[in-house]
Amino acid sequence: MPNGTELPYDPTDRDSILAHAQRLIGRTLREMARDLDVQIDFTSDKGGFGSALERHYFRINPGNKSEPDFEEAGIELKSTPLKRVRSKLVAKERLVLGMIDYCAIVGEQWENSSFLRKNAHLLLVFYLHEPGKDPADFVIKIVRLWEFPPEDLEIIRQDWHKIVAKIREGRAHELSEGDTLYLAACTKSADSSKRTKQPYSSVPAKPRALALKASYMNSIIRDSLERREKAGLRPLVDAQELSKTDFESAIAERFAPYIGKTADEIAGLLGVKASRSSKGYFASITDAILGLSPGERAAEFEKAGLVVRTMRILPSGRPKEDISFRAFDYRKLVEQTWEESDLREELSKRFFFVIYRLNASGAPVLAATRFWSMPLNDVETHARACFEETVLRIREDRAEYLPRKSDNPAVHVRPHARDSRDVIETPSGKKLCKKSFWLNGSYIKDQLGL
DNA sequence: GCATGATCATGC
DNA sequence: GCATGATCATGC
Repeated sequence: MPNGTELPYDPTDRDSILAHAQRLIGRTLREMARDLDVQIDFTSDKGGFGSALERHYFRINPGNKSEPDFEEAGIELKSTPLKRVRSKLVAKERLVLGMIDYCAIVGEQWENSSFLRKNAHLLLVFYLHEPGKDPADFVIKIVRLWEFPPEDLEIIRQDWHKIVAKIREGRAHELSEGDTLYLAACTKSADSSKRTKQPYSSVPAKPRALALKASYMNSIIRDSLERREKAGLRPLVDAQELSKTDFESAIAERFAPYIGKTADEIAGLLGVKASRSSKGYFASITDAILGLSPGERAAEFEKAGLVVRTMRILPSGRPKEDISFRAFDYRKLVEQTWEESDLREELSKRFFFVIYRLNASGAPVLAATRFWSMPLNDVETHARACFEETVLRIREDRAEYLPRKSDNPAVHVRPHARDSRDVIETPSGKKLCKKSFWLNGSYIKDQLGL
């Protein structure tokens, strides 16, 4: 046996670790336990799939140490669930890479940060999570040694600095997933009321962890599975540019030459084919400015889960439209708690707004771009209030009367359907037109300082 | 003039 | 055929 131990692989050797991991592909932990002739009492093993994998398959002790799991090889082992959505495999959740110690992280430099020391080389084991199934029977789908490409690592470095800067400003309690692009400070506690101390403020903050967003995990999954899907992805900013400027400034720079021009002028300059009456007209112009050909998607936008929206401002200064989210299912909505609601998830994302002002003759003129995420406080007050009230009224069988724009400064509910025949059942069995949550245009305008 | 209710265009 | 993002119509 390598290294004089009884391990079925050499924990100091990267290739040996990887080869051992790759034997898992297409198999389950129960099968592997049988093959390796080890006893695993899956029912009593706390911590589910991840700890069983570490303890019994790799025979390492799961723990919160500051060094990678395979210390000599510098590799950190992570297992993470997949789910099936319309026959495709996607990340079930973000990948947590370690709790944030607010008091310690403020003293760290990126180059020798505990995050980087531990997570520079990740051995990712993706398994298909199926509700109701014993974790021992989850099928392992992907095994991947993941090292961040330089251009991704630059964005992650900038994300890390953004998070640390907020803690240094005494604003750890205002951290939000939407602040950053790939690496996020996500809440991490079984008890959502739990708070912990931060170094530069007396305000207690939610315990948070550094995590790769689900959108970033999806990019790893696609990269591992489907060559075809990769084809349409175009990176916009390379590592060299990112070493000189941050990602969001680099994107703003792309738009700068077109500020002050009308949409039609920009479309003409860039050869945009979409017709002016098409609802995708502004999206096509945005893509063209970013240098995307039809059918291409911006790699970083996708990996960050950025929500791109066009906003038009009327000559009067008020926004022409509010911003919609996708229609909800009344019956599913009332099953959700606020903490795990789709609305909260959507509002935790980062947005990219492309803003046009209508001039005196009604032509839209490109005015500005803005990256934005909803302040945590507004999410937890306004959005939450709208959500709770909506759920309450549907439960009371008053789904016809949901919170209106005049009821809430930031979020309201409106119809969002194909037409009046596009209905869906409420819990009581009434058929009502589909509705969705909307962000109030006036709120966004104020938020963006327009 | 604005909130509210209703519907459209496109791509997958 | 529908989800998604966007836009229109009307009545107060």
